[in-house]
Amino acid sequence: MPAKEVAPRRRRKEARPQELTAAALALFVEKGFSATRLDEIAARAGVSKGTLYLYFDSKEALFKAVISEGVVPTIEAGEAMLTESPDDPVALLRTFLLSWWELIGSTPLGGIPKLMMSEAGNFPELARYYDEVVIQRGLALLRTAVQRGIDQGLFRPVDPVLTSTLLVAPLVHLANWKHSFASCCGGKVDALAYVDAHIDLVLHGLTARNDEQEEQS
Amino acid sequence: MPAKEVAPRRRRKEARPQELTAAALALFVEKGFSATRLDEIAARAGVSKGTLYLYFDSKEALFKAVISEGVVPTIEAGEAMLTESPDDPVALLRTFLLSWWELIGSTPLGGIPKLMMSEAGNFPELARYYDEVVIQRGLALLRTAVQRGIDQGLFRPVDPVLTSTLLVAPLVHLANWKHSFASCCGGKVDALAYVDAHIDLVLHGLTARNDEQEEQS
DNA sequence: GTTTAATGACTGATCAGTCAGTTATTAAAC
DNA sequence: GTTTAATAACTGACTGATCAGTCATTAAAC
Repeated sequence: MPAKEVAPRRRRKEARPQELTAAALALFVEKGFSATRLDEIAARAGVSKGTLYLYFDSKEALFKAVISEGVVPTIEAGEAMLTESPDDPVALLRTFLLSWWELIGSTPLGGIPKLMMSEAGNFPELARYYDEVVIQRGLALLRTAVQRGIDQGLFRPVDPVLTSTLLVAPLVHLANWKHSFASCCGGKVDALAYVDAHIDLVLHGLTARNDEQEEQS
Repeated sequence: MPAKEVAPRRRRKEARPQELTAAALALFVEKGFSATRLDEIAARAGVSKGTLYLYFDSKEALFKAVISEGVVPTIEAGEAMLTESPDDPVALLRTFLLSWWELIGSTPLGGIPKLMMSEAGNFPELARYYDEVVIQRGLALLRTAVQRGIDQGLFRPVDPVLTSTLLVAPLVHLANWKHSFASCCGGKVDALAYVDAHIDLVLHGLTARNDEQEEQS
């Protein structure tokens, strides 16, 4: 037997939690919470299962850490977008949707919607937290942009609440696809072309036209 | 102890499989495949676990039956829509989207997209089948409607492939929501208002306007 | 030499899958 | 119409495998 390559034990207290949650996120998204083995997560993070328990009390605690850790960057990204964004509602919507894809959808974070949706029934408390902190907050951003467009007479008087959901739905759908059917089915989807087509379609759908009757103004 | 209500054993060979798959669908959607216990499925169908094994070889076989059984009505509904549908692309799109929600989204079948998406990674072969038989076929229907609208000059020259996905995405998103966050979060969503708002938005987004430049024609 | 991060063999609980036995149902016998 | 026999749908206690969680031991770091 040639040189037994025994992985040298390394002590890296600081880096472990992040590496473990990253490994857990990938596997939870791919296989689901229940079907993912802790040994597998540990192996992917390059440690043993015992080490995992130095940093997380239980499988469920690890899951919660995966979500809450993944969620903080999401919020911060959203806030950043809002403050430094243009007044023009059209440009604002464009920015929101494109940034969402760039910062979330196309990164490992893009698996969180699928994961959270799959497990909402098993972790209702966590789902409520996620809804409040991520979903409702994100929808509020979009609602603001839509409302602004309506107020300025640029957009038709649509329902901003329903519309904000309609605006994210295709992006979430694409992220979900990427983490489910994409690995086994059909031809490749050009994500950017898809996002562009979506933006194009909804902006045309929202924009008020002069050849249509207006309400009061 | 008052009258011990012992459920009387009944022999109903014909009805069992359907009852078992219905119970399994509900539980798989709610809790996921892996987290659902066979005892639980059997109990919900009013039989014992042993009976389940009279009709299905394994948990996985039951899962496959749930999907393929749920998928056949879907196809048939889609075919029915196509044959008896109007030529007018606008009405055709309306019909497709509304019928999808009515016949699938708002019924127990509406849980299948969530389930299939969650488990695609664990059952790639089944996912491929589902993709071919349901997804691609459904998208083809929508693509036809969009293409027809473009050919007639009613719709802008959008990409029919990308657009067909954009048209279902919000409906699937709503069905997913209904089977995940809806049970624990936020206010009620008026599904019909949402579907109407979607149809309104995309039809405005698709419709060619005279105040826009046209390409060749 | 001391501290503590890291290990992996172990254990107790859970659960898919089995099977010997039970009972509803139908049919034949009288 | 009642008893008996034959059939097969149904049951639930059992088992073997799996896996979350533990802990006595090892070795990296200083």
